[in-house]
Amino acid sequence: MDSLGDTIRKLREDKELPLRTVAAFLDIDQAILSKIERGQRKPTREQVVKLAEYFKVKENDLLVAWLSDKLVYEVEDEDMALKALQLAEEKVKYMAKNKGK
Amino acid sequence: MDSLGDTIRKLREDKELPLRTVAAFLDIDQAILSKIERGQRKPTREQVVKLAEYFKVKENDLLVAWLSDKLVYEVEDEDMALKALQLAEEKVKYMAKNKGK
DNA sequence: TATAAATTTGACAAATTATGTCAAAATACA
DNA sequence: TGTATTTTGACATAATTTGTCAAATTTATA
Repeated sequence: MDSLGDTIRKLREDKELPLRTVAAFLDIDQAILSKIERGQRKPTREQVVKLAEYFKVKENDLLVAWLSDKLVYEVEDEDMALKALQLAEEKVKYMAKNKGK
Repeated sequence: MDSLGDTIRKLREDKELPLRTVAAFLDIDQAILSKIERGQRKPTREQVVKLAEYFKVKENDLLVAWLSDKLVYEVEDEDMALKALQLAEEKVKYMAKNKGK
């Protein structure tokens, strides 16, 4: 089960690119990209979009991984994590069904 | 499908208490409690715990509602909301299974 | 080994978001 | 009406996020 950071690192290493290069494209210091890849920092939505473009992967796949990482971060060290996620799921489904109302 | 705000408002109105009173117990301005009840502000974890104590309801029930509200807030206006929630769920389950490793 | 490239670390700064106060406006109702 | 309650919005403060920078560490290779 890869985190988004793992995925990004693999994409970068497959192309044998240094942090410096990809970080320059994202317009951030390489230190941040290093931390992102190792899960010490969360990328912004914009950075994820840019990464998808850069590595030519589906934007949505990366965004789903990014969002789910944020959710996990939000519930971690809460023992009711699962219940909260499931309830949130119900709420989202409910809202989708009654969208706009 | 009640939000946490709805629940709190009902609890307060059942006891016919003004915002002022409950807000004083929480040690915040009544304006904030008003916004919390109507979903314009998110309460802090500590406030939720205090509310559970104040209204004599299960702390965990309120916390699950609070956490799930935060999750919904996090994914709202993302069309991959459901997918992200489901993936997050898998990750949490995976982490629980391999906890500590 | 040595030295150059790449990565990681941690202290700090800047920007953003969260949380709160306050007073005035709006609403409910005796 | 007048009084209590609630809501609104401008603003201040606190906390968190996002970033830079330089030094330390690790990795690769001449």
